[in-house]
Amino acid sequence: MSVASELIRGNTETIILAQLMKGDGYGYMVNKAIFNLTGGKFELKEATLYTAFRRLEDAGCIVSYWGDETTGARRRYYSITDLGRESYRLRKKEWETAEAVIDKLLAEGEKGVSK
Amino acid sequence: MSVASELIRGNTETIILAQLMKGDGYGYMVNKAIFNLTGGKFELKEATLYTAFRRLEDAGCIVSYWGDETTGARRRYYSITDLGRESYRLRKKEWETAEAVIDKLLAEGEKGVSK
DNA sequence: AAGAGATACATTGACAGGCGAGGTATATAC
DNA sequence: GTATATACCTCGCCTGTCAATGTATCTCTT
Repeated sequence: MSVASELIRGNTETIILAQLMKGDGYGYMVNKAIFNLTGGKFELKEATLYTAFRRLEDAGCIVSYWGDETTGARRRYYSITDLGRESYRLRKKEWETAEAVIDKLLAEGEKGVSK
Repeated sequence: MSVASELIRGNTETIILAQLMKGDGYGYMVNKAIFNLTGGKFELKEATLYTAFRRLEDAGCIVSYWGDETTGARRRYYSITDLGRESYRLRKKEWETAEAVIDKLLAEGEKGVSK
């Protein structure tokens, strides 16, 4: 089953930060990594990807620099900042809280009606 | 920690359906049930609640009828349909898929950089 | 009797994130 | 030469959320 992007909403920035926690990367690469990690079940749309990078940079969570490619298309690399690392930790905790709450609420439907 | 409603987005209808799986209910009551179940960590805003009921009814997932209260404010009761039950099952599965994917992607950030 | 607070429903307009569609440019393979 | 992959970017629409506002009823306190 592929992933409903409705349900990913609000997590895209955290997902990107998680990738950058492992080291610098550029947009296209980050998205391919996500695609591969999920076995093709999910990938960010380009418009979503690049606007998320913009927001993260505006917020000071990441900084960017152009790669020195002598061949092929230019690449804009991103590096996570201390603020970004802190933000990643916080967002991950928030996700875990939300996850537990949703799990609990959706499980209510399994109780059925006793009559 | 309270729940970031950003992260609930896309699950409100499923949460409502889960409540109605247990039996008919009206808006205000459903929301109070959610509030109590989560220990006050989460409740739907009224505008969100009622627009979600509208969407569910338009989609044929629920049907509504006015209660016969002889006292107090009028209540609009909702009843889940077969389509609604089917929809609940599907949405729950979609949630579980999304949950696993997000868990995996966010865990990536724990790998750190090896240098 | 007046006022506050809880119950209960509903609508409007604004906002934010996601995304389809379109664009630019380089390199490789056939 | 043209198709495919890489790599970036922006505009405008869509959808779900929500603050604000409105209606009406009941109960409790003063």
